[in-house]
Amino acid sequence: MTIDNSSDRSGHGTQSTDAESARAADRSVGRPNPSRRSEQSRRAILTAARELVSELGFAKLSIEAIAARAGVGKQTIYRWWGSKGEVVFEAFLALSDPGEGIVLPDSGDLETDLKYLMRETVAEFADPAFEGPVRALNAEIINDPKLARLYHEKMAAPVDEAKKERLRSAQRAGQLAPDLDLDLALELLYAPLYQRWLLRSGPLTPEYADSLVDLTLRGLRP
Amino acid sequence: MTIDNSSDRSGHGTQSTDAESARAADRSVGRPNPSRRSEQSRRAILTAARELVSELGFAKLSIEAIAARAGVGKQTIYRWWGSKGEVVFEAFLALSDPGEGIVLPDSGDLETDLKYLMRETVAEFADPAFEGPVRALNAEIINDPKLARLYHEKMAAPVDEAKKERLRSAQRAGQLAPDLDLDLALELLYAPLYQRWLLRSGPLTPEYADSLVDLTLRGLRP
Amino acid sequence: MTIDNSSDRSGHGTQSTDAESARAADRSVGRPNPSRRSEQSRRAILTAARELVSELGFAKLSIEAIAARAGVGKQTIYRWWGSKGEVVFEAFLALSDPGEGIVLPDSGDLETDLKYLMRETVAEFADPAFEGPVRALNAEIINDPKLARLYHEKMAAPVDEAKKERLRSAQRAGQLAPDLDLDLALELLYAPLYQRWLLRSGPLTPEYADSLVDLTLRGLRP
Amino acid sequence: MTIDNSSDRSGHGTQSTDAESARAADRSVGRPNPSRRSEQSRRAILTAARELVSELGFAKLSIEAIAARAGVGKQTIYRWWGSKGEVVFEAFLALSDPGEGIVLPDSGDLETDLKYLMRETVAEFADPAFEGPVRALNAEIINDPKLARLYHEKMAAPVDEAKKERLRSAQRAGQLAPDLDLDLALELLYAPLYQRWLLRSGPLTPEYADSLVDLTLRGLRP
DNA sequence: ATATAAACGAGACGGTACGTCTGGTCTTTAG
DNA sequence: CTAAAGACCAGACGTACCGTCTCGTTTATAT
Repeated sequence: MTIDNSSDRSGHGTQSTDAESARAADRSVGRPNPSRRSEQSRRAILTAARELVSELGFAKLSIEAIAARAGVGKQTIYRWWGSKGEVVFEAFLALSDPGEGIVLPDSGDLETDLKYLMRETVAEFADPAFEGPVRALNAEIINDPKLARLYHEKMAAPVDEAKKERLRSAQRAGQLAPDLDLDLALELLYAPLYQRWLLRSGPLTPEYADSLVDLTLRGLRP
Repeated sequence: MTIDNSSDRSGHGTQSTDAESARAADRSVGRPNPSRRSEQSRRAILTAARELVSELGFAKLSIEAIAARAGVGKQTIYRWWGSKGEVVFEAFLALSDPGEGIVLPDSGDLETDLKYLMRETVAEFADPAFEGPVRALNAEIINDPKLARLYHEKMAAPVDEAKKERLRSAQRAGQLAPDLDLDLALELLYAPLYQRWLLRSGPLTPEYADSLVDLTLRGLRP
Repeated sequence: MTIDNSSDRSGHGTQSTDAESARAADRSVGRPNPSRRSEQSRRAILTAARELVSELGFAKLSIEAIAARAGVGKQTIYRWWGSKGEVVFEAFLALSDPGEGIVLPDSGDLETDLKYLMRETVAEFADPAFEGPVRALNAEIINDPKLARLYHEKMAAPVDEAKKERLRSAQRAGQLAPDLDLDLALELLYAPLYQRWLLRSGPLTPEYADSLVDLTLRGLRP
Repeated sequence: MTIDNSSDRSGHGTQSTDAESARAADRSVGRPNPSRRSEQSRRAILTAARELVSELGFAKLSIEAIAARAGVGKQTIYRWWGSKGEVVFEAFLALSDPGEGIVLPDSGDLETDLKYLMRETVAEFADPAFEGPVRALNAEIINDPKLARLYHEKMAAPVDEAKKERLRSAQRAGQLAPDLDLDLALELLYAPLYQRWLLRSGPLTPEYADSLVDLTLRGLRP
């Protein structure tokens, strides 16, 4: 429910204003009235959540600690969010909000661009500031289908769409089979990389990224 | 430490007998003497752990519940295992112990065999009895490098080796490039499948398995 | 601290109001705020303690059992009391609260009245319902100076004062030496009796009580 | 039972030899054979018990700690003693064993001698090395009639007998009533003192001891 | 001298309770 | 009527000991 509120806030998939949806929620009994919600507390909670998940990791993070750091009563968190996961997710979401559209480099040569992208991803995975929160989020996703859906809709989808746009451009340039399933193609490229990092199933080097692109493109070309 | 004991039990990497290693451990101070360990309690604990992780999930599983279900004092768990994770991991390990070698079907046609294997994997992922524990284990692996290493060594390695053996056979039959990196090939085949299941990033159907094999093999052939 | 609260409640030795002292305690850090205390829980705990100490005896009584019987979290006990002894003591205190003043019989003849009182005490000591808790309390007092002080202040003092009042009356009637140390006189009379019972150093009969009074009064008369 | 063994050892109240009683015990099934008992272990246990009760107090003393300190298996303690209390009591007993008879000073003047004795007792009570163990023992006696009996028989009786002997001497000298109940007289003298110390019911000074003697003797003289 | 049976040290076992900690709910007070 | 503060019920945590029960290993008769 809370996360629905947050989605209203970002305005995806609905034309209703904040004020309207607040009034709508008001009609359903037993729920707090969002129009009365303290924006200051909300921001303090999300900031505290972000900081703490970096300092302690997701597992050792407690609602109690978030409330204390944010200078907020525990009930204020429980009132608006359903779980630790939801709070942290919304905190990440606010942080990673890309503003508007993502555009990937397009040099005209797909192989060059992909190798660049994949090497960049490898570098990103090696960043310790990225490591903790993203691992935490993924661990939660594994056990929480609701969170998984949210993640794919709000965080993964925009990035994936940008990547697919680049692939479509390659299709138009005759560098990819015209009937290629782009979702599948993306998975072929990224899943091995992601899995190596997430499950630590092997070393993650720029050379590995290159091999992956080479081998995959052999299957994807017309 | 306990898990090392269990590896002694399965005889990996050492020629020493149980009796010998028991006496050796005896010399190191402050550690319980494995030779006195109750095999009955050990089994009851692992069974209880396996059952409970299925019923409750890893997060809601408590040492206290394992002890109660196993009819065992809590101290008996703390004596031999260092954490909830270790107990559950060993429980899985005992469960999935393949006895001896794993041999995969070899019809002579790689594509046929791979599609069969991948469809079987898809079916396995749909089994609710498999779902809970494996998700739990993977969630732990994400945040625990030690556990990740153990998982790859004890559980994944034997299976992967069997799969690579099948790929080697295909190489000999001229169905795969002779200089192919088999680890990479395995990742190309399995990572997309595994990721769809683990992170719920898309539907998992037999047809999907087929497409995956088709597309991948295009890149792997000589 | 709790027991200090209870003293506030009974109004001994302080003119400050409950509200005042609550606010004062509020200022000292790390301590629970007594004004928020649940009176219902407090009563349930004391009742459970009283029942259980009768059923099991003090030694076999556990905080855990009190909490369970009272339908209360263990922390609620640890928050307000420092030990099993304090809880049980306050339970006794609430029970034995004499409301107002104690008045002892005054027939005009000290010897008669004392023999009556001492025989009554002997009878009380023989009551099994009295035995258990009072032995438990005394055993604790032996090892806990704080509890000893509390006992003398809250439980013994009022009774002793009533007894001394009777002795003063006898002094006025010329039946006791006018310069007699009344505390000492009380000890002479009661300590032998109490010791026989508490340490089981001899049989406790009405005749013994009489002899005690006879012999003691020989020393106390003018 | 164990304590009976120890009484056999000291030869109180029985004519049977050690060898005889050993053989007698042998006949009864399920009991350990005292003739095989390790004197070295027994001594180590009693010494450890004595040390630990001083260091930790009786309440915090554990059988496990005694066994560890004595370098002895726990079962060896449980084999020969029935409870922590019995072990500690026997440890005290061995310590306080007066060898043979106790003789108190006899100057010819009872008042002088009593005041000296009582002042000495007051001083003894103030000794911290005496305090801990004796409080512990008394606390146990309160709740354990068997231990109480043992205490009076083995530890208190010899001392009391010596005191009564001094009182008899005073009777012969015409300083006490000839028909005086000596047990009662002792209680009159000592119970108030003991109670002040044990239950901390008042300050314990040499002057208090004097007043006690003065007042009591007024009642005991012919 | 040797067998044999008991006591021994060691310590694992099923348990109970400890005192602490956190989670999510309920209550009180202030604004 | 929201929000902060925090007490509340609940129950898991990891530890300490309980008293019982094997294990091998002395040790001390009783052959």
